[in-house]
Amino acid sequence: MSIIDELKWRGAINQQTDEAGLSELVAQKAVGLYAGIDPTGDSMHIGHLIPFMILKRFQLAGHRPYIVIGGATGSIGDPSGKKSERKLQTMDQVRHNQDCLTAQMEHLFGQDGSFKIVNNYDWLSKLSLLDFLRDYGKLFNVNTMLNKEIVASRLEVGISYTEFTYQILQSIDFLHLYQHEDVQLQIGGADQWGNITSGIDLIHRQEGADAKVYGLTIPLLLKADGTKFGKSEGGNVWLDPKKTSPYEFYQFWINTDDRDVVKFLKYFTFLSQDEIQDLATAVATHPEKREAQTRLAEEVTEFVHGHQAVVEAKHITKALFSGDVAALTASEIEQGFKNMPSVTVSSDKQGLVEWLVDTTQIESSRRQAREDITNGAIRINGEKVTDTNAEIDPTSAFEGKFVIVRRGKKRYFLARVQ
RNA sequence: GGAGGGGUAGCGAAGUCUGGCUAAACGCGGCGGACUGUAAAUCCGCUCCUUCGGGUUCGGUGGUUCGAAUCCACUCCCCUCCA
Repeated sequence: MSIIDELKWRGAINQQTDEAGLSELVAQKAVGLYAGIDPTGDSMHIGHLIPFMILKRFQLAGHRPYIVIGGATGSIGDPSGKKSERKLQTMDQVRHNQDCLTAQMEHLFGQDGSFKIVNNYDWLSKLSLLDFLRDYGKLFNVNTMLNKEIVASRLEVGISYTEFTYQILQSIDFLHLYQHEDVQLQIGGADQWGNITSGIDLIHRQEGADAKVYGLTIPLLLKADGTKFGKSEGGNVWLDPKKTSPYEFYQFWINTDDRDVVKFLKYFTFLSQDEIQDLATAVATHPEKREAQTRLAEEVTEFVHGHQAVVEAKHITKALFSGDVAALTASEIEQGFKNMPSVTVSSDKQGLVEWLVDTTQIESSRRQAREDITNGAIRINGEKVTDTNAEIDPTSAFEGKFVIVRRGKKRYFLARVQ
């Protein structure tokens, strides 16, 4: 089965510039291919991961993937997918972000050296304005540029010359990689189609119409409920463990809707067709076991954060959802509660109601606190407390360092004892 | 400047004519609980504060009254129409 057929099976192909030509090419040689990312932030989130997972699949099939960090393009701003003009980032921000992204890419893909990570600042920054206009500008027809969907959709609200030029810069990337690295395929999200075809046109003008270059886009990933993929309650799901802890990351995948889980397995894991088929059957026959979600969470968390992170995430999950938090270690508490509300408290004993309202502000009023306690909604360090006159001793567990408060079924708070 | 309409709890919206039975209907949202698969749907409870005696609320201020979201005066803000 060819890599293209595999991508089709995974539902990962939206458009291709020349399906037959590309299929033939990948059958013949180790093809150079790339996908880019602009340093608009200091970490990727899981949405960014999609094209790079596909590069990885090409790599596993024996091809030669390149990742382009857009140190230059990121300083200009890609109008794709944007309804209005964006503020320019400072160059300091761009540099900081590109360094962070490069490190993250190396961590994820760079270990075996078969992935090349390059930065378009290295070649685009050397272009003078006159060279740019004479060597490249002449090859772009403004009418064609205006007809690109991204630009056309912006004509009403307006688009700056800077953002308008973006497609030229990205085209130069493709040309550069074609000339210097024998890269013949660019991959991107569905919104990159215009930029990709723009690059192909440039190569054809510069190198001749018989230059074998191709483009492939990935469908916009939507969840079954119609909402955008990749958001959790806390916002984006980041790959940076400082922004989204491995536990939270694991939880994101565990909570995948039944209707989405097979699709996500195809997109985000390297499991075989047979394995995914078995998991699909499992979802259909006994969905309550959530075998597919568990496997998905394990696979993706392991890929991004490593095996030890999976072990810890599962341990934290078990403790938090069984309510048996007493078994957690200090570092697991730090991780599991990273994005949960936390407060610092003194070690003084206090009436529970006052502690919940005044000291920790977990409850908004005494009335509410009493109601929750009476309803059995409050657990301190895993122990249900139903007596509104109870006292709390913050030093009674976890070596006197933490108090774990749970309100309701799954809302946790962490109090750090000073 | 003239003529109307409106400002009620997190939001929406009743209540105002016919003052007390109104801490204020109802819906949404939020929070608990049951059920469950850490799902969806559904059902139940709570949703101003409280030392549980009560206290403070209906744009603001003042007044009438035993009693005002409701009546009166002044005032601030918003919307529509006419200049």
